[in-house]
Amino acid sequence: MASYGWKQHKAKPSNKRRDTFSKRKLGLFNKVTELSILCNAKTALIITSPNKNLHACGYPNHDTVIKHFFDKENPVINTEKGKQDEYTIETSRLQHETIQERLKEEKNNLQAVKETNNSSSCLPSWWDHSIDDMALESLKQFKTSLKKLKLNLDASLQGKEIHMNSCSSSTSNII
Amino acid sequence: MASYGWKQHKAKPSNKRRDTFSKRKLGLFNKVTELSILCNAKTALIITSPNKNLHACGYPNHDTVIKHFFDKENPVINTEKGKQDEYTIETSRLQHETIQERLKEEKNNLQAVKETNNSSSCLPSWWDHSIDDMALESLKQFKTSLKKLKLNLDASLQGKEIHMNSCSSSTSNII
DNA sequence: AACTATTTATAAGA
DNA sequence: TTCTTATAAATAGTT
Repeated sequence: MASYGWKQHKAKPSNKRRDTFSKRKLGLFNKVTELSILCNAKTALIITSPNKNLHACGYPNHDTVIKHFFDKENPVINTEKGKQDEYTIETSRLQHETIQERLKEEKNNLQAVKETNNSSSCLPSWWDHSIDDMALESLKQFKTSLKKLKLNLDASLQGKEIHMNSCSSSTSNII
Repeated sequence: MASYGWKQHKAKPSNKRRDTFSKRKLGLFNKVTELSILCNAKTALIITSPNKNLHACGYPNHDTVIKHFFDKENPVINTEKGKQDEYTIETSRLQHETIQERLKEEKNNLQAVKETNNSSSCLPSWWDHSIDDMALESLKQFKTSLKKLKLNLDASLQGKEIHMNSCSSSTSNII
């Protein structure tokens, strides 16, 4: 009972390839979802891992997209579900665009203030600069924290043999 | 004939979203292929663009992977084609690892030479340094140029309505 | 799992 | 469309 092989001594073979697989799979799932939201595209990604497990994700719904791939006369948009999905995607995309625009505005403000300070070297007004920096930074942090929240939620679903990143999930908001 | 609308004046509405779609689709296809080769995984990615066109890529073969998704009792590896694919993937992965290792060696050499030069400040031997830099740089450029070749080949296939990035294609070598 | 150094992807502009 | 470049994001290596 005490010498049945390496499995009793190393539970994890510390497989670099397996780590890479997990990290990249998560990254791909996120990128695929982003493409859907940003560009209003339907996507499905299937991955069979080295140990023969199946992983799938799709937006708005991987099954619908895969079936459509085999039945090209029946576009996803024509179903009732398809129309709901359209709406959900559009909403997410608008949210994203709104935040992008605010970020851009903040950057422009910051730039303008800096240039003003440079040209009229009287009244350095370091506090203006500082406040604008903070506004931009806090907005970025807001964006980053939302992204991390999404990543964490995605990660918590990884345990399932087949991971489905469907439209209705709260993990589907990029930002 | 001269005033049928904007289409005659602007052939391209300069759609930012469409540009983003193309760029990201290409990026995703490459990342999916990389995951397959690096981690010995089977993949399939389906994308329906906003204008309802189908795009698909997979490694070693998107159709096989998708069918396997529906018929989980018939793993791709058990077919003759599956075994060929196994071999192709393993070969690509080994090629990649070989080049990665050479790059690492070159970096270590360069680092060692730099440290030696720092500790014994006599005999600066700037030419040694220079030669090692060049070796590392040329290796990196080799890698980069191979990657660009792949990207170019992929891009030249984009015109097809359904883009299939299959195993037998010469565009499937990452590096 | 979290962190950082580095590489890679990509948005914007030409 | 392709190329360039500045910036943002992904990830390999490490703890």
